[in-house]
Amino acid sequence: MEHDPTSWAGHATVRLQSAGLRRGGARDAVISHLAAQSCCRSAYEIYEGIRAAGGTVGIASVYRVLDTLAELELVQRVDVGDGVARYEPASHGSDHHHHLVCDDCGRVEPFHDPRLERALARTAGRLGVTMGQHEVVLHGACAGCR
Amino acid sequence: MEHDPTSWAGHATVRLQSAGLRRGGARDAVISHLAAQSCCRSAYEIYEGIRAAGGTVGIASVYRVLDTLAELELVQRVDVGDGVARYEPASHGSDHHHHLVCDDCGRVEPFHDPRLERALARTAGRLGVTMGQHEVVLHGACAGCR
DNA sequence: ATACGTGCAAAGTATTTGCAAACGG
DNA sequence: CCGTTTGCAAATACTTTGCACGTAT
Repeated sequence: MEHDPTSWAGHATVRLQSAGLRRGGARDAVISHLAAQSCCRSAYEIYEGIRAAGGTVGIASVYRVLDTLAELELVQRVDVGDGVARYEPASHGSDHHHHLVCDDCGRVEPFHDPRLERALARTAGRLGVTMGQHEVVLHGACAGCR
Repeated sequence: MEHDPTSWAGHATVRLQSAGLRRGGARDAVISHLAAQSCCRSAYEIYEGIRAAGGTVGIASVYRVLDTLAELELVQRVDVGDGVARYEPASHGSDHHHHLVCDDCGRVEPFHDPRLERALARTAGRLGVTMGQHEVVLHGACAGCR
């Protein structure tokens, strides 16, 4: 999967390489861990996830890798308002989504809405900016808390 | 203006009172400072702004007031991705807006788009949630950096 | 071989909390 | 009066940085 450029992990690996960066254990571990998640994760969750799977990483390296990936727009940083930064693979295919946050329990759920996406693209056009990274966070009560 | 319920500051003051909370110097100062801003401000900016105007507040009180205001949805917390939480009066009238962030210089510019707002409302409807607080952040290069 | 990547520990920021004094209703 | 609010200082949470060593190219 690391060499399949249609997967996000493969795409990211190739992109990093072509940016003149070297590979390393922490980087590979973070990429493959993120690739396996269904939604955004905090640096600490990634760190713990990798350790739980038997890997060895330092939390500092997780932050450094995320920073590098964010600079190349390979990950999207997500802020849901609780002071913890989360990250997820930047859309590379059809799994682009946004977030619904429950104000009671703090649960974060992803949602996908092509119509909203088109509306955002039109908004960017009206503002005269190229549509780049973007983030929509809706707050409300989740199914469990209602 | 504190007693004009059509202004945000007046609305907030009344709302706090009806929630059984008392007034205090820090609270009034934060509210009137926020009411005078055109876009979101960090806790520290609010703290400095009040001090610069001759007021006396502790940064802790600024955080506590913002927390209280956020709980009553009187302010909207804005996260633009730089690790600093910003706050602005929650829409109470037609000044509702979202944010465009320049990835080069970090400048945050507000924008208003009724069509995007309607699209968000329709999205919330499709998801089966009531449209509450929400936030849209678009990243790109601002006029100065392009 | 040589610079980049990594892990650990220490340092930085942003934000929260404990507490005694000031204050509102 | 009594409980809330406040300011200060100390504590915490999250993230970044310094440094010596490992490792990819």
